[in-house]
Amino acid sequence: MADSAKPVSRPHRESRKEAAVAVDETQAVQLGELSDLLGYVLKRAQLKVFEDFLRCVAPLQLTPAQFSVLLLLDGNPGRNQTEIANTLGILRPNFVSLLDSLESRDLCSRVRSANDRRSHILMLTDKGRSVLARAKKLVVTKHEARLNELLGPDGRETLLAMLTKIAEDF
Amino acid sequence: MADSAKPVSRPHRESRKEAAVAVDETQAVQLGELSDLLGYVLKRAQLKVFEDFLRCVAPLQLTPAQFSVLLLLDGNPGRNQTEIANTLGILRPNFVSLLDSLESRDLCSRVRSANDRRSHILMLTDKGRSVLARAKKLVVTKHEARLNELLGPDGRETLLAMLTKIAEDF
DNA sequence: GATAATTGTTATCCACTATACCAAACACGG
DNA sequence: CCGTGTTTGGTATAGTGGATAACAATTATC
Repeated sequence: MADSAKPVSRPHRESRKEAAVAVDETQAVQLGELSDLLGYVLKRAQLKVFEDFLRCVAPLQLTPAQFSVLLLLDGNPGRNQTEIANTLGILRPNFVSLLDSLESRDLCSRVRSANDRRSHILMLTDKGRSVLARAKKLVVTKHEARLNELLGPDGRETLLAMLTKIAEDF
Repeated sequence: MADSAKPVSRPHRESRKEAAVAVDETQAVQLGELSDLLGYVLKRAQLKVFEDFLRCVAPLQLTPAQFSVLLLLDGNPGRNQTEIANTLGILRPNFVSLLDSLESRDLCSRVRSANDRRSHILMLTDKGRSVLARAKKLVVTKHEARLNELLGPDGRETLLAMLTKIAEDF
């Protein structure tokens, strides 16, 4: 464990008779060892990044999940719902409404496969391709650019590599 | 990604229907630009880390959120619900049931403040301190140790620093 | 041809998040 | 004091994301 020299002196010694053990409420609550917990900082960072993504891509009304679907459809034509959903770690039942939403906005379409009439081949519509292109531009020029500014190009690359390692090998 | 040629190979046994745009289903779906999207990898990594945290701390039946509350109470005696909840980014209404759960397991207790009879001072019980100590040991020896093994001590420190920067300054 | 497996889908449940609102208690200016 | 406004914990509620069971249609398998 990282030996953090925190100003934690006496953990707990309260008197039986509550003698006005007033805590300085103007003082911020100390995160303590929490700031060394990778999972905690990881989640906090993830929330911030998603928040910024939503802001940057707000003009196109796309969530991170929707954007990732469009991106995947663009790069993998001819795949069905199960394949796309599995790739994104989305369960098939939950993928249905996501697709309904995209299809109702004419961003993608389900086409019954000729080979296997059970499955729906997913494809981007022209509008979907256009929206995806605009979204990509927003993500690159606003969202990722801001991250680059904060971490530096090499820092961002390092971070991406370590996170990928965790996501894949952990 | 300039691969417009179809890697058609190894025809399936059921190749009666000649599909014009047959996709090789044995081939994995390509993540493409998604693997360069920091937010995507960030969330994937976060899910993995939380998953492992749950596994490691399963004997004590503590979620990351519950653990963070116990840790915060230990380091910040005399604080009330609002202060703790705000620090963790939990909305007060949602913090109630979380505390109910911890209190019902006798891990912490709410004590009406003498100064301000509206607020509840939160404190760890002896059992809460004991469980927290055991949880910390599990987290350090199992969870964080595994991350250390994957990233190296310096890699973990670098990652933590970058994530903290995102969480704070982004 | 009977049986099993797969695909998309519905329904449902659970966890987490977010907002509106309330009573009790406090703060503060008259 | 008093009245007004704010804070605190709490309830109710709605929305979202994730998980499982089940089902009809279709395909695979033997």
